Amino acid sequence: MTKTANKTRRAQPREVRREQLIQATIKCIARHGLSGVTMGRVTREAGLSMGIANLHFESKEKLLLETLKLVTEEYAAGQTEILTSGDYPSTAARIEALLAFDFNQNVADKNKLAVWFAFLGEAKSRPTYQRICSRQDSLAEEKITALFQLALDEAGDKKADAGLLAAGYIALVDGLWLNSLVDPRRLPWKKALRAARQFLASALPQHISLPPG
Amino acid sequence: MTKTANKTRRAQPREVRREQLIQATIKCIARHGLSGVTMGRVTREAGLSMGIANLHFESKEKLLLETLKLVTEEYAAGQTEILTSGDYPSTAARIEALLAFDFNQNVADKNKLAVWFAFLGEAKSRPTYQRICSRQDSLAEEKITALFQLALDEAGDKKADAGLLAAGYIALVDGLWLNSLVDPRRLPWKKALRAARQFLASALPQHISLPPG
DNA sequence: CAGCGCTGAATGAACAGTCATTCAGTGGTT
DNA sequence: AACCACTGAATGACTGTTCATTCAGCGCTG
Repeated sequence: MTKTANKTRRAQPREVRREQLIQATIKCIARHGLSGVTMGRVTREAGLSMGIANLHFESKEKLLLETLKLVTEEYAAGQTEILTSGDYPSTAARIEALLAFDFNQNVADKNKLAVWFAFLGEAKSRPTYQRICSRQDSLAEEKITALFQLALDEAGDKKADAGLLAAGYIALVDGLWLNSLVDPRRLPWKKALRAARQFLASALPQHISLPPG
Repeated sequence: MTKTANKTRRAQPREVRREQLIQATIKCIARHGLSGVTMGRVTREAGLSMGIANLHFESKEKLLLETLKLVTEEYAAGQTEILTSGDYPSTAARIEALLAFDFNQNVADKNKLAVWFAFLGEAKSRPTYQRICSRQDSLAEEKITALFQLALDEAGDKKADAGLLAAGYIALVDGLWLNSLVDPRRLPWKKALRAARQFLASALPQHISLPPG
């Protein structure tokens, strides 16, 4: 009969709780680093009790894996959309869309990038992380290679190698994200985008031009 | 074999022990990830007793910081040598040297890269790591910008921006290292080098040519 | 044999995971 | 509509474990 008023405890469907906990995990990783994530911090961030994370995910490890998976798949889905959609009028437009996507603040959200790089830092020694990170990357690389090959063909460029260009673009985006994340003052977001654009402009001058727009 | 085996434990000067422990730490980070590093593992790897790491470094945190510092400074020293030495006959030769340096297996040793990225993954939430990683990077970026500016001037290129080119090159190298480390099968070392060369060849065609050599 | 570099068992703090208990919500009964 | 019985989601004190750090003593070495 006592009023437990201020904290109404309400049952929620499994999926709602899981989502809540994953979002809290993303914030915790961004704020404290992967090694600073504890079950206590995650559940406090979510405004729930200690035990609940183990109720909905079996263990801390599984919660972390689900978090990585969510971030990875979200990115891959958006990228695949651009690379396979039939809606682009030209190769140039598709490449522009890819660039805009990679430097869209909603996609490349600071917290999610922090999650991504936190896991990559540990990936070398954790095959499970490695697998999740690599899985869709291979597929993406193939598609980007095909896209750049098309552009090179259209331009009549017989010297440049599309595979190297794709590997370079992917690595460049990773590197720009990373540098921008670690020290945003040295590499502001806008400068990162312009650096990527200049890369594409010098490799594919007939498709991408220097001044944005 | 004596009682404590053929590895006779002998008193060593402070610097020798510190170096030994840092090398062991590098191996442990590469093998187990930053979160998998324990004092027990480090000292076992070094063939010494548990307490010794706290004797020569005050704490685990300080041992890790010294390790990061060593790796960072080693790289910065080599790079600075190339960027400031008077020994290069041409701008092109200096750029070639920079490229060769960045993809020299001894410099970009797998274990040291693993250390570098392990710390970067945590850097966003640890100002101390961030400072160490960024410190010399700013200086390097300035020097690389100057080098590329010189090359652009020599080529009469008035469109490309040397600052963006430098930021791009630095990010590209980071990204290629990272991708190659996480999944060497998808991005073998040689392919990474060729991707970097193609980047420079397309931005500075008069200085760097496509076929290696 | 004195002093110093080193050892490793001991200590306590932090943490993941468990589980007995609580209670909001639901459906059945009158 | 009011009451009650029941369910299982949610809680948080508790447990066992892992790990950094300490320190009393050991054995080289000069």
